Amino acid sequence: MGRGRVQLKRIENEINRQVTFSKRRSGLLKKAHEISVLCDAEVAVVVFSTKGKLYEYSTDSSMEKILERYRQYSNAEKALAQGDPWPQGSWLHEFGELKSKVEALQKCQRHLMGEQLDSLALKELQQLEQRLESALRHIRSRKNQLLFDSIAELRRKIESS
Amino acid sequence: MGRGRVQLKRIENEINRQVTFSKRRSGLLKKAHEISVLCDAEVAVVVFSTKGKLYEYSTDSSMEKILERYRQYSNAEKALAQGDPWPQGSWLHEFGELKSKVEALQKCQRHLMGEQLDSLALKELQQLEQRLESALRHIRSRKNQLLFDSIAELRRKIESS
DNA sequence: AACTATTTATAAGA
DNA sequence: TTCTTATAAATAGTT
Repeated sequence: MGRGRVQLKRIENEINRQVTFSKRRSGLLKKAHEISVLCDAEVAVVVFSTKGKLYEYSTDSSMEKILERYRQYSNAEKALAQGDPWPQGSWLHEFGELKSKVEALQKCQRHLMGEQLDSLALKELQQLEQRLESALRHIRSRKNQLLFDSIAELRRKIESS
Repeated sequence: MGRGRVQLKRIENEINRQVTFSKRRSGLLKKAHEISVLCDAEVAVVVFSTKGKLYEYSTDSSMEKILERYRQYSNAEKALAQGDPWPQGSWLHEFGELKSKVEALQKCQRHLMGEQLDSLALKELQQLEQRLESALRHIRSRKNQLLFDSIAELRRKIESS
């Protein structure tokens, strides 16, 4: 739908990605509205941008109702057992949990980057090393695949020109 | 998008409506997938047909995660709108920032562990590889030091016995 | 934010 | 339902 074909993979250029996001987002929400009206269906769409901004559409603006229906439908078994996802008065608690989550993640990440190793025991270092070796293998494998892909694509372009 | 223009109102003929529903449903889910991949966004789509049948799409099949994220957002907005007893404007902002921070960290961490590499470009993979190589060097160096230390300590114990 | 050349989606027909 | 095809819509790249 445009001047060039588009491959189904992340758009690398950030500006382009953002522009495309904006265009396609409105397209998606429009289509959601259309099928909802034309076909008398209940539709809910939720989109979070990379940066975490929320966009949504819901038939008759009753997002909560639709999500509730979804929850009942999709896991009727589990739904009952679940407590309130957001106990009213405990924002502070939630906030605190998030903060410690961030800290734990940051610590783990530093280790993965080979920093702050003093606090680790030999055994932990060993595990870390193995994890990184495994990660490197995956990364190199993926890199190779990309390289092969781009070579193949170049070949196609050359042959078709 | 077809042989005739279409008015945005419920299709009265039931057969037509069902056919259109089927076509547009797959179109909608496809577009949801596309924007999700192309623009690196989190997308959830829920559709109930008139008859109550459920169709859905969600980025990485993590519908629950996305809906939970949505609930948190909308709850926060509601609470804020009700003038909840809390440092008003800044709280929502901080909470949102923390949330996206967690997500960013988790994403980065997955990359460091060699997971979900599909969204990375060649250049990014290259950088990642170098980071991990550097991390591995640090870790091995630290490991060696620990090993030498413990050997030295063992020697001391033996000699003093 | 507008403009188009193209690609996609899809309404109608088979 | 599925396929085909003419046409409407969406949108990628450009200005």
